[in-house]
Amino acid sequence: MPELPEVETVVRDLRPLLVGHHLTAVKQASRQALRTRWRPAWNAEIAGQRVGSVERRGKWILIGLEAEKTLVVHLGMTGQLTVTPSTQPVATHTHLIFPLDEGEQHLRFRDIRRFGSVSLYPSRQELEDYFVASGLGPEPFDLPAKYWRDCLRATKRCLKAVLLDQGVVAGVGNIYADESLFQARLHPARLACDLDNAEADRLRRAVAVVLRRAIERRGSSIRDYVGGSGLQGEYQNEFRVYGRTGDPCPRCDAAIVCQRLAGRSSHFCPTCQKIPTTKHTKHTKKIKTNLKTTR
DNA sequence: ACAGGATCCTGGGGGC
DNA sequence: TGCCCCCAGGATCCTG
Repeated sequence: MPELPEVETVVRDLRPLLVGHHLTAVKQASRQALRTRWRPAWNAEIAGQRVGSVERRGKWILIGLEAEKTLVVHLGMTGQLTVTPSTQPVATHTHLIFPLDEGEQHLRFRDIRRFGSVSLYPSRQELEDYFVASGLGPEPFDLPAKYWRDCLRATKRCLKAVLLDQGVVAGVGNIYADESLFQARLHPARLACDLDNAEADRLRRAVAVVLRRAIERRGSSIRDYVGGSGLQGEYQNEFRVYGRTGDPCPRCDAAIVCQRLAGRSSHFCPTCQKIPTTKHTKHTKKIKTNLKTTR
C-alpha cells in the first residue's frame, strides 16, 4: 500500500483542496464492501459538513469535520483519495464520492483491491480510543532514543518484522523497511534484541532519513498509487534495494538479494548488511535456513 | 511471544 | 491470443 510518505503526500495535496470546503453529500458508487462497510447513517452526518483539517497519523488519513467528527481513511494496498472535477468520468472501482460545495468538485475514494476503509468517528476521543486499542505506535520522526532501544531490546523478532509492526512505529511498510535497513547497513533478519545502542540509533535515524527523502519526492508510485491531486510519486527512481533483485548494490556492487522474511519479500545487500556472530546466532541461523530464496 | 500461513481482493506479468 | 500461476505497497486472524 501507500506507506507513510505516500499518505503524507495525499494529505498535503488534499489539505488546500478540502479545508474550508463543504462535503454536501455522499454517493456510494459501488455496492461492494470495503474492509469497513460504509454505514448509510453516516450520509446524514456528513451532509453539509465543513472540513476543518486534513491530517495524517501513521498510514491513516484524518479529515476533521465540525463538532470533532472525523472521516478516517486507510488506503490499504491500492486506495486512492483524490479531488477531481465532477465532470471527470468516474473510474472503475470508485466506491465513494463526496461532492464538494456547489458540486463542481468531487472527493473520490477508489480502491481496486478493497483492502482500504473509510469510516466516520463521532469524536476525537473515540478515534483516539481506537488507535490506543489497536496499539498504534508513535510517529517515526523524533522517536525517543530510549523508547526505540527498549522496543528492540524487548523482542526476539527480526528487524524486518519489528519495522513492519505498526505498534512499535507507525507508518513503515515493506518498501521503506527494506530501504531503511540498507541505509543503516543492518540485515533484515538480525534479531532486534541483538543490536547495540549504536546500531539501534543508526536504524532509528535511517528510518527518518529515508522517509523524509521519500516525502520530498512525493512517495513511490509502483502501480496504483497517486497523490491527492492524481500526481504520481518519484521516489521509486531512488530505490537502492527494493525491487532491485540481482542489480548491483549502489555501495559495493554485490548483487542485491531477495528473500522471504516476516511473510514479505525482503531486499538487501548480502555484503553491506551482514549478520555478525552473537549470542543469538543459533536462533538467527535457524531463521536464515528457513528463508526461501525467491526469484 | 512469535513465526508463518491463510485470508480479504483485483490486475498485471511471465511462462507455456 | 489465451490460460494458468504467481506476485503485489496492508492488516488481521489462526495455528503450531
